[in-house]
Amino acid sequence: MKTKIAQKKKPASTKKKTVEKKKPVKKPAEPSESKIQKNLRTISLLRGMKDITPKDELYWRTAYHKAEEMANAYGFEFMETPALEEAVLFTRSLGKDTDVVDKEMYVFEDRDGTRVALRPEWTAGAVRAYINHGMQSLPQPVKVWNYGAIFRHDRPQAGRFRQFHQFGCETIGQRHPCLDAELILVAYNFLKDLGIHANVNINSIGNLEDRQNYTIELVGYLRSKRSYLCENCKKRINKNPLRVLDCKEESCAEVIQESPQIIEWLGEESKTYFMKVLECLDELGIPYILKSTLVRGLDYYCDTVFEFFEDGNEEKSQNALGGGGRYDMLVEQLGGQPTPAAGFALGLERVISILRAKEDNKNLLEKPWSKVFFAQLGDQANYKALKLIEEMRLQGVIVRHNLAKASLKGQMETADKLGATHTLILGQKEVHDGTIIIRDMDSGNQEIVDQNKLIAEIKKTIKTAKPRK
RNA sequence: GUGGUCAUGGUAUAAUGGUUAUUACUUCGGCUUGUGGAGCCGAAAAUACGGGUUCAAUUCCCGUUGGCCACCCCA
Repeated sequence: MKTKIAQKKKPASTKKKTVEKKKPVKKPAEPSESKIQKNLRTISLLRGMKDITPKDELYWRTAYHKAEEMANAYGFEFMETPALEEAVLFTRSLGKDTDVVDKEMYVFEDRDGTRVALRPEWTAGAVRAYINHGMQSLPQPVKVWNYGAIFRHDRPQAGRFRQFHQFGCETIGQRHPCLDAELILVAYNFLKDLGIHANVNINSIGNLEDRQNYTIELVGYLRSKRSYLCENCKKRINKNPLRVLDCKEESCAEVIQESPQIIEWLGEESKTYFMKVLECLDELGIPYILKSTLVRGLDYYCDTVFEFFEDGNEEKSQNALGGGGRYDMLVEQLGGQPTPAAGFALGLERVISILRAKEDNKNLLEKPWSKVFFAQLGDQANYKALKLIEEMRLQGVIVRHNLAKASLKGQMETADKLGATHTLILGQKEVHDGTIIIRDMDSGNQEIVDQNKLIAEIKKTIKTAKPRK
């Protein structure tokens, strides 16, 4: 505080100002010198980034667990591709004019001058790996799942981050309605298992030719209604007309209602294919909503496209839990043999935010340790405790403890705060006698047992223990 | 990328153009001898950053950064 006054007297010289102008714009202002000297300058989270703290750990672990379980149940194998890839991988697969590539992708030159990008989605990397590792000579289809961080430099908002997590599955190598349905099934069941009832929106956008023909028709139609459209959509007519269909403006909505439907422009093959996909879903009993305006933001999709929403929350923004579709042209586009494929991805942050809002979290995993606390008193007991805790661990009993704390009182408090049902107490006397005290935290009853019988005894109490609080 | 809104200890809050910036929770230590849930005492811990106005700024003004929200886009 006092040093500030001294600093203020310095007027900023004009020379300094010109130097400052050349600096990159986005640098946070440096704190005053006194703070740096006192080591007070804190490093904060980068914009749009989030820590996953122990507080939320259970949600994340549960989600991961379910993802793994579900993917494995349908024969998907885990595959993780790097977070960093050559930038062209994404520009070539997602499409240059898509927002994801155009405005949101983290692209930079690394130290070798290579144009690299942080993955803005999983699919392109999976396809790249499929080609690189010659997976076309594996039994087809190759089914892989992935889970991890995805990066998009968008403006952060509710349910939107720059680093977020996606769980996805890819089925590469074959084209069959059942495969599309299976992907939807995996995602649907993953959500269902977490207690989330999802709505499935589905559509078909046909093959490239169908889409081109349809687009010509659509552009013609939109031009005729141009004056009714919002400013944004007027621009979109030329740049990305399919996206007009997604516009939520009221005036646009009316125009969209009357617009030609893409389904009617599908070729025979695409049409029957789509029908079969729907039949599969009917067969599986998955409810779906045919949504003729669903197009998706990435260029590589063809035929089946779908999105997942939480039931009843479709109108909110940032509400899509995930989506996917077929991408039959992508493998070839990335230099592989012509190979059909399909996949989906779900945004974990959005899934978890629903989970967190839920009252009944019976689906949540539990902490890996028991509700038993180990307290020790005195130097000898301190060392002995270390050993006993380790022995218990080897027998599958994990106890909480704080060996750095000397006072028994303090340790009891900790045990209480951690919600321990039982506390083991080892003092000087017990070390000599080869015994240990088991204290019931609710009743306060204590039992002295032989250390040799401790593990058997504690296993028994854990089984019968009732949760506290 | 556009717009709105906000910024005080780890969390949640109070206050003021002028001494040591309030309170609660949390954390840590203690309230004599080896025992938690109550109480009491104590400690650590904050005005985002930069500039301006002023004798004086945490307070007023501007900028930056960041959070939140909406648009956009999507997961």
